[in-house]
Amino acid sequence: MTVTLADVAARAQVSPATVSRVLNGNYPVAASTRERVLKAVDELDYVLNGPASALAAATSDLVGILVNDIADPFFGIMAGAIQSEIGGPGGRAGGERLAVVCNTGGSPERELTYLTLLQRQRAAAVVLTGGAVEDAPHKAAVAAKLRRLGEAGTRVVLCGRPPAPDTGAIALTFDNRGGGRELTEHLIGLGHRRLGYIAGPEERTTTRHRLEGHRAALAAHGIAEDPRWTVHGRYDRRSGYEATLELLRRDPSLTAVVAANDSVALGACAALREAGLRIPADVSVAGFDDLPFSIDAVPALTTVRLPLAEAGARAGRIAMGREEAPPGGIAVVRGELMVRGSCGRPRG
Amino acid sequence: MTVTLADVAARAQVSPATVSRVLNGNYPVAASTRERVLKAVDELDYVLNGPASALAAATSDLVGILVNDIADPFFGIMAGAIQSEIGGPGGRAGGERLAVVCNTGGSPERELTYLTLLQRQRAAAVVLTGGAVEDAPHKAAVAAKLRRLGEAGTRVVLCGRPPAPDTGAIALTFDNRGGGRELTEHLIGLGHRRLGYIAGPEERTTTRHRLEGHRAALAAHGIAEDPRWTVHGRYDRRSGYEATLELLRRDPSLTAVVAANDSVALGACAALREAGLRIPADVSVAGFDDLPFSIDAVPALTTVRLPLAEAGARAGRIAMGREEAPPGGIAVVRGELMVRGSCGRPRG
DNA sequence: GGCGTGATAGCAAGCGCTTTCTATCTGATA
DNA sequence: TATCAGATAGAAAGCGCTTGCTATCACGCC
Repeated sequence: MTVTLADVAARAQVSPATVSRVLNGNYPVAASTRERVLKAVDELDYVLNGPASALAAATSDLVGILVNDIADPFFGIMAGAIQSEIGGPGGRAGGERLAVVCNTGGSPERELTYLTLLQRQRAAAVVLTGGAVEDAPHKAAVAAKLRRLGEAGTRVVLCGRPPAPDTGAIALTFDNRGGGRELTEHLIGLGHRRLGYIAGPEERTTTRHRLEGHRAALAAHGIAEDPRWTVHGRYDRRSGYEATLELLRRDPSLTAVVAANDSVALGACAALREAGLRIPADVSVAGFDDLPFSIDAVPALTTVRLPLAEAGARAGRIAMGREEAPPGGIAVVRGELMVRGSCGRPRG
Repeated sequence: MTVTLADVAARAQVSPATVSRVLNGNYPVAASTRERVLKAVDELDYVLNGPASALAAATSDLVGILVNDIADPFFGIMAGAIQSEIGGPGGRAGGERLAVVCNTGGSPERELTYLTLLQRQRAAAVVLTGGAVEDAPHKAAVAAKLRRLGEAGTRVVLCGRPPAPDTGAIALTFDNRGGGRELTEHLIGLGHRRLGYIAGPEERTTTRHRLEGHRAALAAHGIAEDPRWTVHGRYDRRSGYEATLELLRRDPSLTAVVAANDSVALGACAALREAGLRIPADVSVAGFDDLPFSIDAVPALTTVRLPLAEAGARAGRIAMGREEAPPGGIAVVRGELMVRGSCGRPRG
């Protein structure tokens, strides 16, 4: 069968305890002994039994990263940054940790199940990324779960998600509201007064905050809102395409379209182009996030850059206890308006 | 402390064995007893101890997915598809499994370390995605690892990676060579004779195969190759941008640029545009993969579509033992040429 | 010269669960 | 009514590792 600690011990002529100590390096072992053990490990090609080790030591080297959509670079970039700081193999962290990313697909149930699974594995830390679902019961369930995880010694960090009060979780929150406001103010500054808005899925914090920012900007400039100007959709290109068609149908006189994120904005561009409208001469388009491809749109997308990699890295360090938590356990990460070619003065 | 099986047993007035059986559902338990147990579980908010369970049962519900770059949608899409089939929470699979994706960053050492970590966790299955590094010692080391994993009962599936002979691993390989050839033949068919090629990193199977396909097409049409026409880079946009500048410097008379993938192609478009060249009037550009954003490039990218989601889903099912392995343990997944606006007849 | 001391190594008791084997009980059969 | 099969439940032996405590040994000191 598989090689066990005892086999190694026998081969090295020491006790299992000694082998364990050599492997963990947390107890003095004579150099000569250590060498003998290491040699035996090597010869037998021994690999520690993770579950057994975790059981005995009551700790695990698993770190979970929850994302809404792993195929979306928004999450991929954050997850990559988090993982690189978690150490994982090759990271600068001493203890090797298995950083694993779990794809919830945006489903509350999956999120909860993954949390349970991670709790079951006695994960060392958990990082939840991206917006949360706002359904009250679900919110409460997640909060309860996070609290339990924290109590069990799992470090919980939220990255790009609003704080979860009374759970002990550290939060690095994106200023979606501020970013949304700044973006729309930019458009208003250019002279736009009839702005369509393609929002993300309802009942999501990110969706709501960006939309609130947009509306705050409108209100601040005395622009009355027309309910026809807002359409909800998913966070993908296709949704942007369809929503734009819908907006155009509802009010062909719109001079700008603000999208929930860059992918949606790309879809919007495609729809506008097909409708024979020029960007930005006829209609301006704005995105959000500044994902890598946004600069390659033609014209390049005006958007709000979110420092995804930086925030992820920081979240990773906090999860590893290598960086202090922000005061109050909450930090707001601001976006930066990237003015590019897709927005211009309105026609006429 | 934390609630254990024994606590639940005490509360439900049954033996620990019975609780275990209720939880695993693999042994008859009277309905009334089961209910009592479930009630106790609920009341105590009990969560199984994963490591202990894995140790005792000598199995784990962990499935590892290795990717080269989690921030790249190429991998994100595959990983998402794999994960959705693995079941994870909400999947159609019965037993809940924790599908975890591990980001190797393309580093051979990390790949190896992650494999060891997964071996340590006694993973139920491992899926390796994307191209492999061709360095001989590393290749051998990975092969040895895969063999051991297989011997230990871990199912090993390669998705979008060449077969690993004598390891027992199932391989779903992308026909990068064929795709590369088809793409270049399309360009040749349009009349191009001076084609620049932006290859991926050296020593990678994907890079080599795509390049080989390209060269095969040239050779088949009697086009002599100029070494100046090939530049190596990374698989990202920036690399495409820089490589294109380099190509232009080396030979301004090129009429087409074939890129290692879509991101690189986007970078190439940006560089060409900045150089005042029109696409495709002055220079045609082709990508590879057909990632979602490719259709939004202007003009839309001519590229080779790889069925990433389908392949990933299949790999996931095979890893779960829910689909039979292809005959011989190897299946070739073909790409499909997507002809769009970025390629046209050469000028003049 | 007996002994405190520091440095190593081993013993053995779990960690919390699974599972084999055995015990018990019920109802049906002869 | 004695017996037996079938259905449940429990006892207990690990799974492979970690770690508190004890044992040993070599010195050097009073």
